[in-house]
Amino acid sequence: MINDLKKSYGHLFEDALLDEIVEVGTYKEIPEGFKMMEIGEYVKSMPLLISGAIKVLREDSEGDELLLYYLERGETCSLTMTCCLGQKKSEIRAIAETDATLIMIPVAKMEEWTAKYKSWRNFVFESYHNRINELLTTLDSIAFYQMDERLVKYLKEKVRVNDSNIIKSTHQEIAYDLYTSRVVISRLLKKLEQLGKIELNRNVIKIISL
Amino acid sequence: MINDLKKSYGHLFEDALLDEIVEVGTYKEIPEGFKMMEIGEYVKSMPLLISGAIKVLREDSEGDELLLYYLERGETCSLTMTCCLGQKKSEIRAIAETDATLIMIPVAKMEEWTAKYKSWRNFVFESYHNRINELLTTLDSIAFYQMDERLVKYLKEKVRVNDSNIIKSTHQEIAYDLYTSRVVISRLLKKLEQLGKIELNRNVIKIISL
DNA sequence: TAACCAATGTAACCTAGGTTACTGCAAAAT
DNA sequence: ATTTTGCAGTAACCTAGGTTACATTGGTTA
Repeated sequence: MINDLKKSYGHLFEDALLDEIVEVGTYKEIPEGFKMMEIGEYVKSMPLLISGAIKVLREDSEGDELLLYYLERGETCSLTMTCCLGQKKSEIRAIAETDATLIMIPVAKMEEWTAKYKSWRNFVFESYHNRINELLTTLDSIAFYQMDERLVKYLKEKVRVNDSNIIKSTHQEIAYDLYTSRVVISRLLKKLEQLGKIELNRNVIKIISL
Repeated sequence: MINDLKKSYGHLFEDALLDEIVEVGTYKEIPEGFKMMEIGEYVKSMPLLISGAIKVLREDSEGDELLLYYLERGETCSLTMTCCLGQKKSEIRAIAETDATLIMIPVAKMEEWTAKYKSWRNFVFESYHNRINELLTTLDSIAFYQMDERLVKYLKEKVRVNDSNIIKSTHQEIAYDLYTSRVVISRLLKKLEQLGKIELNRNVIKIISL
């Protein structure tokens, strides 16, 4: 655990803090598809992501979803942070996009470290900054871009996060993430295929060049 | 200044912190329409809002705007906070919606107080939480609601923020805030008038009941 | 008063993308 | 081998809302 931790966070945290994290944190491995957080739930500890990726979703009144962003190595969920500290309910759902490993930190320590370690404060503020910027980027996509552009962005992001140009998703799954219908996604994917940018097969999309 | 400060923040901050704020903060009065922050600018101090309201906007690549949310008494701009601390450029534009008064805090103190005062830490985290929730609400509006519903929400919010059921805006101004065209807004407002929910006059909308 | 200008009303039109319905297929289950 | 099930392709259709164009109206300025 200590090695994984140093690889992802060693450059961010001072040694004393790293020691404390090893002491009070619990190491967890979670499988792809595992639901880590649900809307309306209270959260009692905060995750530091060591490997893998977590997708963060928002839900409408009908239960349909919209992908907000992915969390990756070296990141944490700022939304969780405030939930912990303020005893608030979660506003989002979080699901493991890939197998992932992480370290869970109990709430009490977070508050303590914020007073004690400058590097922790920087990390926390930096996280907020990054999360807010991700939210703004997502908002830009939805407000300013059309579906064909949003789809291309989505595919690029998926390639990056999964580190593979083979995307194993159904059209329906993509439609959920982009908050639209399957037919629309099939239509737009077909166009991309005709342009030679992707190849379509059952359950699989191969990205050629976007 | 000390009285205004206590009225808005007295219940949040311990006395020692209030004293420090009075000591290092500078009191400012700004007129309606004043641009407080521009996209791409660096920020060197953080505002605590005493009275009035600030509108926070996002811009697309063409320069067209979208209203994100309003800041009100007792609030601060979390986006500014991270900009200050991380020496980052602003991602948003902020404009005084009404005449406003505020206290500006130099960056250096913010970092110091985060270590020193628990009440300041709580305030900062609470601010982030509120801002993120506002962003999520805005995102919901855009992703999940149609323009007629967004317009009604907008009018309600405007009534609340300006504390008046007379809205002094042109249709064009509303269209800018909602990132749509003037014709669409005129169309929808006319429908609301026909339903007896509002009254339309040049430059003025009177809200009856929404 | 006449000329002007910004705000609004409205019609006609267009397009992205949401909806419904049905097809063919591949893979899994029996 | 046959049935079942889920995925993808596609056509036909519909609607919200964006676009263009022009008329009207009220306030402002010459």
